[in-house]
Amino acid sequence: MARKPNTSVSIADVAKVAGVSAQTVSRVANGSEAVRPATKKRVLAAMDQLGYRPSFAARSLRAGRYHIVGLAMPSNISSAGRRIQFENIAAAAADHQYALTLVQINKKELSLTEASRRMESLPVDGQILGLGMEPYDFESFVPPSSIPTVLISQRTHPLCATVSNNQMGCGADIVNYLMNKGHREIRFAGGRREAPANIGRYAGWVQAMQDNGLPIQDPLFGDWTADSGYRMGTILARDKSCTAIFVANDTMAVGVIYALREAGIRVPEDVSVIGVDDSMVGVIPRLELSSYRFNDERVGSVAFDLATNPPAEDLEMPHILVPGTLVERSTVAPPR
Amino acid sequence: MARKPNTSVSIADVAKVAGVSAQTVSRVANGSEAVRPATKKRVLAAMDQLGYRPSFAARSLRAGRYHIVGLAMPSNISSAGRRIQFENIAAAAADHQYALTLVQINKKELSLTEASRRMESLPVDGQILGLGMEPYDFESFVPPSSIPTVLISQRTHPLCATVSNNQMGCGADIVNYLMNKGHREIRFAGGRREAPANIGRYAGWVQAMQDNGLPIQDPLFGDWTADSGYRMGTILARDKSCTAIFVANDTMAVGVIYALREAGIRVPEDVSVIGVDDSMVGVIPRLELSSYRFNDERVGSVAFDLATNPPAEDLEMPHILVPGTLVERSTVAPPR
DNA sequence: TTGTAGGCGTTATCAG
DNA sequence: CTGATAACGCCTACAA
Repeated sequence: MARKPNTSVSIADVAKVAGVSAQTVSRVANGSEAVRPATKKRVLAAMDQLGYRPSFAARSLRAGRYHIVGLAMPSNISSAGRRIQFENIAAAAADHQYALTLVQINKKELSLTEASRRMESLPVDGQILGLGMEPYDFESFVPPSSIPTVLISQRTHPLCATVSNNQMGCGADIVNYLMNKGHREIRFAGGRREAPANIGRYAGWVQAMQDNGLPIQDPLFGDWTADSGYRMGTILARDKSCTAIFVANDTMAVGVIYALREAGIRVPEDVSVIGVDDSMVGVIPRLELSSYRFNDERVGSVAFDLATNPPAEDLEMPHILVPGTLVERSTVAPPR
Repeated sequence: MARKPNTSVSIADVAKVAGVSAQTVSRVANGSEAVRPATKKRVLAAMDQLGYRPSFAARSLRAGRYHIVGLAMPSNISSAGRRIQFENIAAAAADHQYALTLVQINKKELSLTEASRRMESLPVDGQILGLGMEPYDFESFVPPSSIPTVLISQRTHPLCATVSNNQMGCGADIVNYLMNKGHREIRFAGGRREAPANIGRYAGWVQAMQDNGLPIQDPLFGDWTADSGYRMGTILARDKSCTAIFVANDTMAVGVIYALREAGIRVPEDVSVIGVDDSMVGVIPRLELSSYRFNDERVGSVAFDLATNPPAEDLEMPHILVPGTLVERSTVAPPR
């Protein structure tokens, strides 16, 4: 029922009613000092009467800026890690009086180029591309010169700033933590093999185990769900030398713990378990799962800053990995 | 480091390089037929060379429309229900080639008026206000005449279209379902007392129990967490006549089940349990929780439609309650 | 097939 | 303190 596009009242309409020039209305609209109180009052009255609202389009046209950042994300925003990141980017934007425009990427074939193209037609001053699974054109992507571009990625990119949680650091931190507790036989129960988050955490585990001269047993991999954790748990339950298990997320960690307990293995008395994401708080009664919490707030604010305040073009592109923190709870203890 | 606002290349720049008029460039940019191939080629080359991107501001200024809808939500977007709704609104927008601009409302005092005011300064053709806890100015809110406004609310509003999941229907559906299984002693274990979702589900329970002449025992209330569910479960475990429990969300339902089982009460053999939200899939190993799933996709698409395609002003404001569906799993069985 | 004029709503600038 | 003018980038309407 196409109603008329914009019956919007312009500054000129207000000016006419108030009996002043358009410029004066503009001054009032922008809170200029240089308007006589009486005039100001008349203008405000006219605005009110007409229901004046400044045109975003006209203002941006003049200003050349929008005060909006764009965010591209895959359609399944609510998946564990991503939704929090999303929320924190939104918060960072709000803190700076920016709005956030979301572009959902539905296609199976995630492409930075395509996401960026969609963004180019929108009113954004900068863009943040957070396309989880590494897009196939990651290497070859050339950001538009007119929009500062930030990628949420663990990998560096020659032409774009990049930010990410430090997944490798997470893996290493967890190993070191368990080692300091006295563990040596630390197993890795991962998520989806090809997921970047999984790859990073796994790499951190391998690295730290090697650095510390600890024995590296074959890792297991699941699909991030509790059931897959349970399956891995039944296997690990038969591993008699294992004293600690590093599970790549909390959901799977719960599954692992169920399986261990069913096999008569106590947690943490017999085997320690630690997860990642700190996502189970309040979800399972009286489960005090040790975990690793990422600093998504920081990732969000860094991404926002880089998108709105890009580094000089000739400099090296920043690559920022944000560390998280270990949350000690009761599923980890020294080995028997 | 305020770089120059917009070093953006305009249609005129392209025109100069291509040796044509601005109008011709415009034609090419909009895929007009009436351009000689050779000319078109030259223009495209010039565009490419200069990195031309059409100005959103200028286009909207002319068109009087933005192809963007605004969404206001409280900052804790990730809370169970809300994030899914958010996701589905975003999806509906994407389906229609609209972008979605998010405005986060941080304040404790949620106000429709304030949310709307922030929206007025943004490039949106319509707005969806989804401020969970009923805002204090719900009754008195007057939407701006220039922006079609949709509220996500179970209540009707005199001046705005409203959409929501049918919480009361949910409550009634669950009672009827359990009753058809043969249950009469159906208890209600709710969430936060004052939460609209809780109030709706509770009201549906009361209504359906009354309509069917079933005995209404005192309801219990928690805070949506598993631990609060557990506490309610310990109380319900002592209720010998109870044969079925309607828990207002899945997280609490898990807590209830834990408590029952610890008290030696089997689920579903002794007592049936059903939750709401269908949010525990894949989270707890081998838990097959019966639940009620809302149709957030529909809520999202209806909200979007109403925001972009508002009803004529003189008509009654639409109030749409979207029903969900029961998901039968293994925590419900006929009573002993 | 291509070009010219005008205006969308705003604000910077300069004149009064 | 207030007003006139011009320009931001684009597109509709009309003219060539």
